[in-house]
Amino acid sequence: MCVIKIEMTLSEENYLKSIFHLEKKYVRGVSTNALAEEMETKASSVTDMIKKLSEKNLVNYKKYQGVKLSEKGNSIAVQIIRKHRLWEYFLVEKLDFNWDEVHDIAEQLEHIKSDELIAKLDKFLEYPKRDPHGDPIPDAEGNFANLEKKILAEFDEGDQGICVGVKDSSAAFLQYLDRNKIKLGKSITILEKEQFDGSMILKMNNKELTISKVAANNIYLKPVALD
Amino acid sequence: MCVIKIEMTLSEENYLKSIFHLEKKYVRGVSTNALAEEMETKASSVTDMIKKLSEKNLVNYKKYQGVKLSEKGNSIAVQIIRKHRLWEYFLVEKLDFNWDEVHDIAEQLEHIKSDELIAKLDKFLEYPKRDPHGDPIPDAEGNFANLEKKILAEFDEGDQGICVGVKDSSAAFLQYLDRNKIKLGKSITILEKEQFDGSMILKMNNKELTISKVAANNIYLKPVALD
DNA sequence: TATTATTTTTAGGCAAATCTAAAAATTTGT
DNA sequence: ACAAATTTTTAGATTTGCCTAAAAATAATA
Repeated sequence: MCVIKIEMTLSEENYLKSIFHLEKKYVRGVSTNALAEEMETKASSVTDMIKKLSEKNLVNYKKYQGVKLSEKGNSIAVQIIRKHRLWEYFLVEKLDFNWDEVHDIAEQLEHIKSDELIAKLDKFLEYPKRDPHGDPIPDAEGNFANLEKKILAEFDEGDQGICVGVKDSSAAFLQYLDRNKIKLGKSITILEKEQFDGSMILKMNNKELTISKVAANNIYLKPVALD
Repeated sequence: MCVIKIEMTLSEENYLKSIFHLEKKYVRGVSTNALAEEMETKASSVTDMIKKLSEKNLVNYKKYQGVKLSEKGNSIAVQIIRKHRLWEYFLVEKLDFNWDEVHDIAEQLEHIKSDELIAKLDKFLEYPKRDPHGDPIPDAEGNFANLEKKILAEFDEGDQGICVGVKDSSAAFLQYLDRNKIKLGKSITILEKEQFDGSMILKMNNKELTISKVAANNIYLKPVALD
């Protein structure tokens, strides 16, 4: 357990975070262009930063081969994500923000430097396991709780589940969910699946609701075993 | 009421805040050197920054004459101080920090950009009027509550007051106060004032306590009218 | 008041993070 | 496989905030 603190600039932290997220999609290495798009900057700037992160041993990099996070880089990225999600939870649960309003503010708060602060915030919030969008909040050691969840579109007629998260966190989608009263924790039963366009008729709050395949592809349910 | 938002860098915000505080002491204009010392930087750097702030009309500046905040600069500085003190209150009251531990973290949090965040934080904290050190928290319009307070050393024998603040917020002094159980809100009666060295014997919590003149010069009491 | 001493400003540079333009490496298509 | 297209890197500038060293202005003092 080395607890060597590394001086990180805001920009370096944001790069690590972006690489972390892109690694899910680009398992064999994140390309310069993909990272440039994510960071809304130019490929040449990315190359510069990657070299810097590589010198600090936070990423593994070989020219023209893309980047991967090193173990150290990964654990820093996870801590930033932990901070981001804890702050999101705080903003929604304590300050009464809507779930579509918190991202930009959490984006700033995640860079506040104080381990003590995060430990105390976590305690104050009573160690939440998921952020307001249902994404898991890693613990202080960087472990993500393994939260069972499946995309709503993959459920079959008659299945039942609890809404535990969303895949798309855009304000537009979150507001669509609000209008249809779809919230985390809600129990949902699949009544019908339309072959033609993949839309689904659900039962929720004892009412019927039809949603498109696009929407169903962006909602996570935890399956409920029906015996 | 113009609500023109000005892009401010972290450094610019810190300069405005420092000028605000130094203006209390240097009423006829804050000198370059005084500001350099406060900002822990060099006079030449201060000159550079002052020129920049002056171009933005946030300070009034004439070469070799020191700076004063403009109206706009003042109101920005006050908003930063509002944020700083609200966050300090949050850290102590909600996250259970000690009052000597919060300054550095609040120093970071005060730069988070979101009016909505501060409005909601203020509400969540139930509109506190003072920070943990007894300093007034300006409201959203920038008005400081006029809190009556006098330096403990200026009280006379027989006087009584409520501890409402400290002048020195250093960790060393705050920890000294903790050791002697002196907290905001405590009722204090002056039993004796020693002519020789200015030390005072106080009654607090129904116990007697002797403090030095140095300490008494850094504690604020709100006088209690004794009829 | 003339001469020091101090303060403040200017001039020129540096590091971080970005950019544009051009060169080099890799990938694709026929 | 080899030319064309794409991706990635290099080279050279720019901006922000800071620095040192030296010059200019102001203040202090004999």
